Amino acid sequence: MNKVFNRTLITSALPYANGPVHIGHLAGVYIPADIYARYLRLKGEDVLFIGGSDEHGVPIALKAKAEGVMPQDVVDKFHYIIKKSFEDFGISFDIYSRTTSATHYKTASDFFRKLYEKGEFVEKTSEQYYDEEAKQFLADRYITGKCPHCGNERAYGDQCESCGTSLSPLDLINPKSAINGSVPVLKETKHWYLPLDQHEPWLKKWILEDHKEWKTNVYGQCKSWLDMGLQPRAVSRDLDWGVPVPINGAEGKVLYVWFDAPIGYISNTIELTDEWEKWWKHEDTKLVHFIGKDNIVFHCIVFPAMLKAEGSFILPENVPANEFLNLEGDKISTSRNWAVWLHEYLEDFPGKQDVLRYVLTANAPETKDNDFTWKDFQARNNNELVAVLGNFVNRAMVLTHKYFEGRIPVCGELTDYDKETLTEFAAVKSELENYLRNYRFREALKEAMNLARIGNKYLADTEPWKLAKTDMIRTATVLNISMQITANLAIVFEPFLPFSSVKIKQFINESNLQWSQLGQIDLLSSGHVLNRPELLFEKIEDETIERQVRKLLDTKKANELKEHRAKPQKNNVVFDDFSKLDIRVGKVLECRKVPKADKLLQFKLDDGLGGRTILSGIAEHYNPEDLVGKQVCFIANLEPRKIRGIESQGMILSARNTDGGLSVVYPSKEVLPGSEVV
RNA sequence: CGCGGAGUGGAGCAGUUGGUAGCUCGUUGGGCUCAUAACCCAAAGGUCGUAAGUUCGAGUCUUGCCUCCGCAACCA
Repeated sequence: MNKVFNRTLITSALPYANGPVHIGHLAGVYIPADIYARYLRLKGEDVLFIGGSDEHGVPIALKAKAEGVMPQDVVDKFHYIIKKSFEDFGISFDIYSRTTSATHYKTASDFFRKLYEKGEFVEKTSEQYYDEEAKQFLADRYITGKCPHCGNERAYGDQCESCGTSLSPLDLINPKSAINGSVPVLKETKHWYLPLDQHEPWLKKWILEDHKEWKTNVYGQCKSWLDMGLQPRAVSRDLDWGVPVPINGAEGKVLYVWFDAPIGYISNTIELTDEWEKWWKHEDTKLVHFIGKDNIVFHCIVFPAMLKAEGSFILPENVPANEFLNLEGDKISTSRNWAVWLHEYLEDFPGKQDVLRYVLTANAPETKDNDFTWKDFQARNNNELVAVLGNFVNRAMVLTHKYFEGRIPVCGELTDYDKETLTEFAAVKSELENYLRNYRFREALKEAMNLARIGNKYLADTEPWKLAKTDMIRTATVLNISMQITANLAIVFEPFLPFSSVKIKQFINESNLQWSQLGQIDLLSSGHVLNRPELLFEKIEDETIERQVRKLLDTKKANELKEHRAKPQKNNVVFDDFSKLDIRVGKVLECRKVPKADKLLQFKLDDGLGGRTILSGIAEHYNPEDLVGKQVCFIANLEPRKIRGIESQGMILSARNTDGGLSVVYPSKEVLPGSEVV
């Protein structure tokens, strides 16, 4: 089915406003979206490119609390930092707004109310913890307690950060309110759910049959979810930071952030234009969501289900999700400060936005996770941008100034070789457009660079510096063509390297160039006066790169030290409680990995009592064979428990380092198996 | 047998509907000198993770296995 589209609505994932943006955001979402938007605009198509900050949710509410400020203060700070970073890098949003805007509150409320009135939600009542002092329910991270798995006293209601288990608040032992430390009580609360299971049939057809052209990572993940069967999803939360649920009897409840955020795309469009319905409700609009792989399910299944339930909206035509970008071999992490922040990059590399745009596009994680390294950054700058693109533009400009006083010379009769070059040029153009249409920006950029390569080859083959000694007419033709190629480069690089494109246009003194003119050789008429060129790109020295690598390692180290703080002491216990524990020394007889479990090691211990089996979650920190023969301490009288079908009769003691590493505790002298630890 | 992605010359990647493996960078040799020692040409370098199967013919289809990355599970 070949639909005809008359306009394109491009959205890019809303960054969460609890921190600045880094190269991963740019490479995965915003650069591809921007290239696409710029390309379509250059072609003269009707395009809107929508962005904004996602500003609700528990993590922001808690961050505010930790810093003693209001949630609004937190999002204000990061919204403007993020917004400025995008502006600085030339991400050409038609609007960059936020989910705390008045428009958004109204839009999201209306959206909810419409679904509510249509009966698209299912109501469910469940028991949740309630803080009687603060008079509010405790969602997710507002509740802490002892992790039932690892005993960490400060596990959150949704996850224990110590052992990584995801939890439900009801799992916590001795739950406490994160607001005031009081003991919460269970109380009934009502929530609304979007019954995704009821949407499954049409989703299956729509994705699995009608959108086989989606990227394999996107299609595959959707298929996986659909095959597993969809579950109803709560759309509301007991929280005070967010869009209030707009119906009676829902005091203290807000829209769950996943429901709230994608509506932000709509709100921001409404904020931008009164004609927003044309963009969201007309079948001849092509809706494209640019996102990272963490967002695939929301944009391909959940949000479409919301739109369908509402009834009057169109569905996305494509969701070109990218994988993740790593940094120097490690996962990018905001909390570990393992990132290249955009605002910091610009301080260190002022004016070099396009270099980063180039590197991130050329190395974009389109089909799998990729790695950003500073060495690669340097190599691509020096060997590709400087040597190929910058150099060609400079050669053509300098030669024209040298032989023709900076005026476009007259183009004489074309030789076969000239024609061949121009044919090749046209072929690259159609390849390039094909890639752009199919969201393959990495390949498209490569083709664009090939145009500059064709230029360099043309100069090398025609040798105008030699011709100038004998044949000025031919020289004029060669340089005319070289300058036409330069003008073409200004067009073709506009989506990828907008800042450099503007510079080239300044050099050639011609700003009115459209995509449709790409491939023409009469962009600059003879006699047209050129400006003096500057260098488009400059070499980046080893020293500069080394400084970045050092900076990265330093901040990492500094952060680890800063984060190293001994946890507060637990409450005192009486000796009697301690003596209830039976801690002993045992010798490891056997040790092996538990199949299909990443973290589990299975031990056979000589405990002096005939031996016992214990499982321990330290497989990521030890080779099994290294532990055989070692003496270890273990709790002997812990209630046995089955894990992965194997009964574990006790617990082996390990020290936990701040980096999460585990170190098994040994006795300092060898003792007999079964010796008590007192 | 939990789900998905990926395994192609030193590095990073293309390989569309199956027909004797390409690109960029790097390396080596040569050429040129207009250009930011940049550019151009040539060469070396791959049994396309592995085993089997379908086929006249498979990197490309089927199946088993191995490795890596996410997610899920696992952490007494």
